[in-house]
This record gives sequence, C-alpha cells and structure tokens, in this order.
Amino acid sequence: MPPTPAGPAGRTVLHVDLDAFYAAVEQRDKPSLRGKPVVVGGTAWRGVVATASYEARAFGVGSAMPTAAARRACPWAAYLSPRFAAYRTASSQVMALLAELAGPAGLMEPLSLDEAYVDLSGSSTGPEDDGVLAAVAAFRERVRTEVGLTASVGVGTSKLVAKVASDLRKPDALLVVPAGQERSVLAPLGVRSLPGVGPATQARLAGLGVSTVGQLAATDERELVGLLGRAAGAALHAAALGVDHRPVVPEREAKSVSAEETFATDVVDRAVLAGELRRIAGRVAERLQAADLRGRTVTVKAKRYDFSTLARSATTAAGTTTGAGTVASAEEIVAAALPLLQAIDATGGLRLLGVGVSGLVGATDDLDAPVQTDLLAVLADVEAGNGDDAPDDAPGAVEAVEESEETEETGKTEETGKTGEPGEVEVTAPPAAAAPAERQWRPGQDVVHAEHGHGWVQGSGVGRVTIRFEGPHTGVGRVRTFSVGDEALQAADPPTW
DNA sequence: TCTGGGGTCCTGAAACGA
DNA sequence: TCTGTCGTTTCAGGACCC
Repeated sequence: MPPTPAGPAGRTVLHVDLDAFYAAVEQRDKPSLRGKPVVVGGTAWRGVVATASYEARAFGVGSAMPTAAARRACPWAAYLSPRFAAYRTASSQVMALLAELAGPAGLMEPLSLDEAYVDLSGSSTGPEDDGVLAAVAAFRERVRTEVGLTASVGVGTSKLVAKVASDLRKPDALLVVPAGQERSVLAPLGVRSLPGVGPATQARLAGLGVSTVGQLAATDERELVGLLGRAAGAALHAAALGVDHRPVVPEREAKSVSAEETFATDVVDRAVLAGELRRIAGRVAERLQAADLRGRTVTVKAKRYDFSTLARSATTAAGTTTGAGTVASAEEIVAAALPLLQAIDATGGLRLLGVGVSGLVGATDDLDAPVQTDLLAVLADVEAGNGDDAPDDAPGAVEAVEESEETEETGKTEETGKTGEPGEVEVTAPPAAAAPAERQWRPGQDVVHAEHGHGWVQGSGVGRVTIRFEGPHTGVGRVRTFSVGDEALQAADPPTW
C-alpha cells in the first residue's frame, strides 16, 4: 500500500458523535428505560424512526425505518416522541465541554445537535499526540459524568478520516488513525462508509464492480466523474485516497429556512391545502423573524400520493433598498407561495406540503452588498491565480493563465466572460484522443460539431461551461451547461430536436 | 398500517437581459 | 428598431446527511 499523500502538516481533526443521542437522553432521564429497547421518532401513523437505542438496533430497528416496520420488528420497545428541548439542552452542555477541549487556539464546527468537528492542529503534533489523547479521554469522561451520555470520537488528519474513524468503533469508543495510515484503514471498508455515498451512489458504483473504498481508490477518476459528475466524482476519488482538505469552519450561516408537514391522509381539497400552506408559512416566518432574516426565493414543495416530489419556486425582483424585494412575514411568504401551490397538480392528493425561503439576507442588510462582495472575491481569486478548487493538474481543471495559446493537439479552448478580466480563464478539455475528430474541441473557434448539429462553447462563470447548439433544420438554439471535466462535455452531445 | 423533517450541494435546462 | 449573441440567473429535481 503506497503511503497516503500528506495533508497539511501536523493536522489533527476530531469528530465527536454522541451515541444514539435522542434515545440516550431518554434513557438518561427515565431510569426505567435503561438497558431496554427505546425508539424515538414519529409515533403517528405515518412516521419514521429518528433514533433507536442499541438495545433496539439488536432487533433490526434503525434510523429512517418506518415506525410501523419498527413496531413489527420490536413490538416490546418503548416508542417515544422526540423532546427537542431536552436534546438541545444536552447538546449545549456537550458543545460547551467541546469548546473547552478546543481551547482558544482550536476550532469547533457543530454539525448537528449530536455531532461536531474540532481542529486541534494548532496545539498538537498530529493525531497520535499524547496530549490530544489525554484531552479526548478527559472530555469523554466529563460527557459521561456531567451530562450522562457517551460519545464516540475519531481522530485523524482530516474531517473525512476523523468521521469514518468515529463511526468504526462506536458506541462509546475512541479510534485514532495515525498520519500516513489513512489509506490502509479506509481500503477494506465498504463504499457506504464514506460520507456522501448513499444508496444511489452505492448502486452506481456497484455497476462498475466497486464495493470497497480500496476498489474505489483504484478506479480511474475520469470514470468516476463520468458516472457521478465532476464534483461528486472527484471528491469521492480523493476521499477514497484519504485526501480531504476541507477546513473546520466554526460558524456557518443558514442558507434557507423551511418547514413541511406530512398529512395523516392525502389532501386533495385546494382550500384545505391553502389553509395548510398558510399555517406552514407562519412557522417559517416565525423562524425567519427570530433570526432577523429575510429571503428572496420562496419554494413550495409537495409530495404526491405516489411519493413523487415536486418543487416550485419563485424569486422576487431584487430591490436596492433595505428589505425591498424580500419576504419575511407570513403574509409575504403566502403571497408568493399561493400561486406556486396553484401550479402544482394535486390530482390524487398530496401527502406532504412544505414551504421554504432561501436567498437569505439580514433584515437590515443592503441587498447589493453580498453581490459586490462575491464579485470582488471572484476577481481577487482570478488575480491570485485561483480559478478553481481542483488541483491545477486535474483533468478539465479551470486555471487562470496570463496568456492563452491555441494548442491544436491538446484541444484547448478559451473561455471569457465574468472571469475573463483581469485574468484570462482557460478551459482545458479532457484528452481529445479518444473522441472522433468531428467532436474535438476547436481551439480559437469554439465550435463543437456533432451528429445533430453544432454548438459554440461559451463561458459561464467558474467551473461551468455552456454550449449552445443550433438545430440542423430549425436553426433553433438549445443550451446545455456542463461542468468542466464532465464526460458529457467530452462527447458534447447536443440535445435532440 | 411503508417511507419524517430540515437542511446542503450539485446538475442540466431554460429564461433573462445587456 | 429589431435581432442575434452570450454570460448570468433561475428553476427543478436528485442525492445525501443527521
């Protein structure tokens, strides 16, 4: 096994996960439940399991399982509705202990009520540092004695490795992955062990004959990008190699606020749906106003009787004065959401209705400010030569260059636009050797020829390329957008007319 | 008695607008 | 004034996580 490529020198990242959190709080607060199967979640007719105690898991009860199925598998368990206030209190206590562990030099990033990352790179020499191990042991003991819960902790050189490590030995365990051993620890695990791999990705990888992380690491990255898309393919390949440079970020701003509700029985009546919409919008408005936020985009989500989901959204026209063109009150949200609801086909009934607000800004922010900040950041990035997060030598990398050259053999093409000044941005197509000559990039001409027509390569910001196709007979233009590096971009198939 | 709720990120198509 | 060009924005849906 070749050594794992080194991450930033001396990085020490912890992932802390409270074991079976909701169920553990219930067992802590109700001694009669200790040592017995406990299931927390929706107890209504249409509900799923949020958390099952380890005693219940022994009977096959797990998260996201329909409550009805859980009751069949373990009818003698205690079925409880969540008590979020109690969970928030316990979470705050643990996060405070974690902040002490992180110290003034450390960073802490809460992920949810029961999970957090801590970066101790500034005060340690690496994951095996004795000081780190002693501090983690003390933290876990305090969680046990002061909060009455158990925590599993993973320590590694990155978020990825720390998270996988905390999952490996739980419950109530500590696992340290020393620097350099990331790949050998990951290799034998199933691909589902990697964060970001769910049932759909697992099935697609199985189609390639890939079931373990080691097999994933040995797979050509271009094949993964073709299968899963640029972002997921590249990230997954890096993860399989144990490479993860994501920083621990102490504070994250909310990007959307939403609420939704599953009805006891499917609803067809539009008047009833409108009433439910108003009620749900009121919940969203309360939370927006409590956080002093307003939003520009309103989304109505519906799940139909057959479980197909629909989302309809609308963005208000931007205003230039404080608060203009945004929504925050229930009335404003309903005014935007009702027409969206009317556009949804409710034939057969809806089982779920949701309302969300995104494009959030502070209630007192000038709407233009965030945009200006982003543009300045983009320009500064280009000037600094950072066109993209991908490594400069990655296939399809977008990179800032001082001068663009026509290079017929390598099939490069230029991109200009938002990122074109002050630096030129060059898009390097995947190797053209495998593509038929008529589908190769034509440097300087920006024309892609294909069976059903031809298209012009356009820039569309960082990391994405739009190709506009002209129909063979109609002359009607169609646009397809590709991420740079996509296999689809290499083939450049135009839409069918 | 089959499948919740609240999020994030990514992608492809289409619309918008200078 | 009209039309084509083309970068940006929006929309809709999928996948995933806890």
